[in-house]
Amino acid sequence: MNEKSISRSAKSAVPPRKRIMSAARDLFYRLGIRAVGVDAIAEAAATNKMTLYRHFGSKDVLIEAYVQELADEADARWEAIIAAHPDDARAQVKAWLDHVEQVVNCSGERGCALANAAVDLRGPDHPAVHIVDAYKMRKRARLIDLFARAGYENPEVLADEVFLLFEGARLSLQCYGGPEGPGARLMMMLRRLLSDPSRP
Amino acid sequence: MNEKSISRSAKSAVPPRKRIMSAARDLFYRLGIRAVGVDAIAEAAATNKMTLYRHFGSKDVLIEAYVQELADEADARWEAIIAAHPDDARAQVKAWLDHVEQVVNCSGERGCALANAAVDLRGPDHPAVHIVDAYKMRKRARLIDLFARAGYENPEVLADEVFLLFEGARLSLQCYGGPEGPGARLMMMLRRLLSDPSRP
DNA sequence: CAGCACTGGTACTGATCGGTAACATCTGCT
DNA sequence: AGCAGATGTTACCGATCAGTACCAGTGCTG
Repeated sequence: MNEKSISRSAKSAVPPRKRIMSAARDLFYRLGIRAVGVDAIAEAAATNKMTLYRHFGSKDVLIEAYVQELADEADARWEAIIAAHPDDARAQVKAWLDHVEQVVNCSGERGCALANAAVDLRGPDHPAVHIVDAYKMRKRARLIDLFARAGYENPEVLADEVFLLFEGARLSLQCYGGPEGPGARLMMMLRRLLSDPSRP
Repeated sequence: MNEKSISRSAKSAVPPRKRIMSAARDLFYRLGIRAVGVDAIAEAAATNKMTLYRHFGSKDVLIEAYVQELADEADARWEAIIAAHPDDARAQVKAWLDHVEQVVNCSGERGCALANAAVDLRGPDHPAVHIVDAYKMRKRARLIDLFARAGYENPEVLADEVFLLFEGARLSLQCYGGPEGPGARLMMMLRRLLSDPSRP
């Protein structure tokens, strides 16, 4: 019965499609999408190229699924943050700031995986780029909406400022790793910008 | 005498090394470093692969020279801005803002070529990445120095804020092309931040 | 003229990569 | 047991890419 899960080595506890996607996420993010071949992904997923191609018709399809999964997860994280504090926009802002702090302080940060994917794929206009662009636009629109509900003046301008600071920080953290550098000051800037709903 | 320059078709007016570097700059920026092969560069430079390899021992050397040239040019542009207004830090700030506006409004913007190169090459730690990192650190240090000389309070914090906004804008302009979107508001934010040397 | 340095062109190697075919194996289900 | 579907394994194809060998043309200089 449940022997099936144990007879096979631990890898089979999770189906191959998930293993492939997991391996692709790791390798794509660490080494870049173009730099990783399908053989490497299959090997890292403890499977082979054929199984990969049976689940994803081509590398482009896999790339698209990878980008889509990242965007979906980011959307879900946002929804969770919002849902955790219903009808309390100020608390939602605070929770989002905590989430940002967690992201920025995460070691091994190599920037936004979606942004990196867009850079990797924008040359030969890959369909996955549209997913990234659409996600970034959703993100900005959600910030505007959140800041408007929280009662800030000029929510559009504020959202753009926060958005650019965040994007710039994730990009710059790749050069300035440590607590020195502009990225580390991001939280201070964001908290100052969002400290009071009424600002000039 | 000068017949040599005319006998050859117009391409020979500029030596092959310059043509190769020029072609590499265009293709690397538009399509990505990894996505462009040396054959394509040689063809775009109206020469062949052999001449390319006689001037640059390998593609990695060419990449390094490409990144170095970008960094050198950016350094030179900064020096020119500073030198154009000697002993007048406020005017230097204003001139730099004009330069930023010019960069941001330039069509066909595909983000900072150095940042894109770093994303492309950071996977397999390419020596050129260090050039990018060093340049970004110089850039931040120069902003701090400029703002300190201009009499702003907290020049480090201000420089980091300006730096992140600028980097984020160049990254985001790839998704939000037009005058809508966060990138377009960059100049407004920067001018507000730098409007008065004495700010909270 | 002779020699030399630089350039262009062609063709090649060896490796890698995306993708496929054919066959063997294993699993779950009846 | 026995079947069907999913998975693993191996070998292969065609294309591309970085890098090289070899030869031919050109212009300069002694």
